[in-house]
Amino acid sequence: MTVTETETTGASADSCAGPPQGDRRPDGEDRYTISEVVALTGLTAHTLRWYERIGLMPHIDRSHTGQRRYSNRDLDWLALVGKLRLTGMPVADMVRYAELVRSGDHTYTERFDLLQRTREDVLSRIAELQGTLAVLDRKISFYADAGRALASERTR
Amino acid sequence: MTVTETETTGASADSCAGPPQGDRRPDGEDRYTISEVVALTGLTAHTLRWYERIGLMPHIDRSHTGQRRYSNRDLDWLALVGKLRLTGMPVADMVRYAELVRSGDHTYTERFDLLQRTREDVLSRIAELQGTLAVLDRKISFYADAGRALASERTR
DNA sequence: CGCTTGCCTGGAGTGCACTCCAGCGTTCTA
DNA sequence: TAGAACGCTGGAGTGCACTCCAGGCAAGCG
Repeated sequence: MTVTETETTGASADSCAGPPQGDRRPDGEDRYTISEVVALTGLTAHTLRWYERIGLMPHIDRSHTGQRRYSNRDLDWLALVGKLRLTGMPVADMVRYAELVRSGDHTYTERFDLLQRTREDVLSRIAELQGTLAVLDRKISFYADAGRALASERTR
Repeated sequence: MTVTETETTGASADSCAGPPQGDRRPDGEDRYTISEVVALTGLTAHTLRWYERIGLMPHIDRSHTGQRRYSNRDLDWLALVGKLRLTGMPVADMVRYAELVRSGDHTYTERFDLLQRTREDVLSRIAELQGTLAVLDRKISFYADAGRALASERTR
């Protein structure tokens, strides 16, 4: 038994990286040009090619003339990458994760650990941001008070 | 009437950027060397000097031989900068804020707006991170399930 | 057929936020 | 009082994540 396909076919973990994010074609007709992927993801064509060069993407299918044709599965992967990027995860770490996925089943625990660590990072970053929010709120209310004081000053 | 001093003396908005963060000396004896500030803030001496060069710090007091001597107020400012940095605010924007503080009372509304915008940014970044967390949790439970499946496979 | 548009490649360039260096003066400790 | 440790400056270098460039192929259109 293997469960690798469920990871790489987009039928499971990788496919749940967000809402359908519209304008996809059904599987089977999913051969997007690079500019379509630009429109769907918000990344630039440069960045998409660069992701491929550094090993952050699997090898992308090509047309008979050598142009890239992205699949729905590639879009799923890009959606996950986008999410991981939001966490501040370095690109090198995402490449590492991509390598693990490529290497097959025996990397499951390693992937699990990496995700778990990332999860912890996200939690602590959220906590940091909430601390910052508290500071901002204090300063904002300070300025609001100061503004009122100056306003009442002017009307006196 | 002016309220600027309350902003710049550290008696108010700037001073509430966090807990006392220990080992400070009382006001009056607050002439920290750069290495003391390194220990207190976690920044490097290089970074502290660089912050000063780019206008992110007010002019720092000097000893008779030209060495920097930081005050408690400077530490307060650095604490705020640290918090703003956590939000992902670009250094250039923090420099802008520093300039506003230096320019005096008439920049109050501008500072207020800047802080408010930053607050909104922080809120949406928190939301983003929570979305990412949801994705991570789904993937993590996928791997946990897969791990269990593989384990029961081995014992069968 | 020529023209525009889209895509390809390897490699160089950019912007940000530091980070380090050389060369020198000052301060502390044994 | 010698040596280590600390600090100073201007300017160069680093690492990351893109971003752009030059030069060229291929497809679609009037």
